Amino acid sequence: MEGNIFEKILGQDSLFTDRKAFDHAFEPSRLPHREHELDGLVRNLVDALNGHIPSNMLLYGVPGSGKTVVTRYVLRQLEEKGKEMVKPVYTSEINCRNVDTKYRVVQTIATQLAKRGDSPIPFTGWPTDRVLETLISRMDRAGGVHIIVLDEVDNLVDKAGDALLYSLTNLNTLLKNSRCSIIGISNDLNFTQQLDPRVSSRLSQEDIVFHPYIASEIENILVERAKMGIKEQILEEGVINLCAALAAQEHGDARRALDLLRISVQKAEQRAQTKVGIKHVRLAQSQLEYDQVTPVLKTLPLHQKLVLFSICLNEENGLRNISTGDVYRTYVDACKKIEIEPLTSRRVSSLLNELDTLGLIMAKNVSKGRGGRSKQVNSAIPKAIDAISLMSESETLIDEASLGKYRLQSHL
DNA sequence: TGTCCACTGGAAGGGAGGGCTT
DNA sequence: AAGCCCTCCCTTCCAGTGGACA
Repeated sequence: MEGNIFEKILGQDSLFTDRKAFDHAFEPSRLPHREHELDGLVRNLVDALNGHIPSNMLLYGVPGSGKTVVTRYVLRQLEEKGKEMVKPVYTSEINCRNVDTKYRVVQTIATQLAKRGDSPIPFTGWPTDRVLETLISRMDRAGGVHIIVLDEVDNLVDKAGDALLYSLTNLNTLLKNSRCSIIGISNDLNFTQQLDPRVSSRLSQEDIVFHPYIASEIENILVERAKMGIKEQILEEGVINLCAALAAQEHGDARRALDLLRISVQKAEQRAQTKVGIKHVRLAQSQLEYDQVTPVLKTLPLHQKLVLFSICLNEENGLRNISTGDVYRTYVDACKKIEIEPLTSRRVSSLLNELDTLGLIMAKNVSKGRGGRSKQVNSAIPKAIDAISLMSESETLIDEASLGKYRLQSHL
């Protein structure tokens, strides 16, 4: 054995010229097919440059429809232009998936506005009101217009309720020397229904809906990024096409399309091939599916796992479109085998709905006349994934043996 | 036309557990 | 430690329902 083990791979010619072009955080210089949405944001935010308060906004759209990237793009330009004006513009962006309590959101914004000599606000410990007061005084000290972006704001409301949004949309009545406007970004179109009507009317003074990209639009985006990020001439005919089509099926998610293309190229690279073909895209597709489903499956609560397990088991035995009753009976059996108390059918019916929302099963209500009304349930987990062993593998309460045994018996 | 099946899904309430105040 | 409140998960109860069939 000679040489360093990294050398072989390190020296290998990469098919990428710039991986960053496929990064989720990458900010392109052009945003094709989002002109309309961009325009909406610009028309509203231009008020900030005139020293007026822009309306609060809510941006809606499926994941990967460009909400965050468009907002960032507009805000960068706004800040730049703001430097030339008398009244400065400050922006802060918070991702509410990571920062998901009232305290932490306010603390984060206030910390961004800190100046040298300000005493730091602790991560925890202060009453939330005091943090809010600090934020207000810092905003006033800075003056101008503050734009606060709350990305994935539906997360925040799920976990912390609308108290924060109430305070934030109320800031302008407390600020003396500055103004503030809120931009909420949400994947969920019905998100405002969870809010207090007073909050929702103040927050969604102006709504912009980001429509999902259609396949041809995704194609354009991919072509552009491919030019930036990967070598010329290595993509075989139809690769971009397929990536775009697959992502368009997934509700027009451009991010997914970029992931697909990136992983396809990686797959080719790993195999030391110089061309990326359709088969690499297929590989990438199943890799993505696997990565998406596995963590969800593994972290499902016990009873939800058992319900899903019952569905998968029936399907393994060739039964599709099974009814709630069938699922429940299998589920009760499974519970007995591993000696735990089954939940009621009412509860299981709710669990089925939850699994449906998670996208792990497909359920639809059907009536079979005298046969009664029920749900038709099918697993939505890609066939390539062995859901049953994934579920038992991670479950300490049901040890693999008991599930395995049951599986064996039901096959006989 | 009415019946009736096998559920669905809303409403209300119990109780365990976590966090906060006293 | 005690008391309180809130949230989550779950149960119980039950009215409501789409459509095949008598």
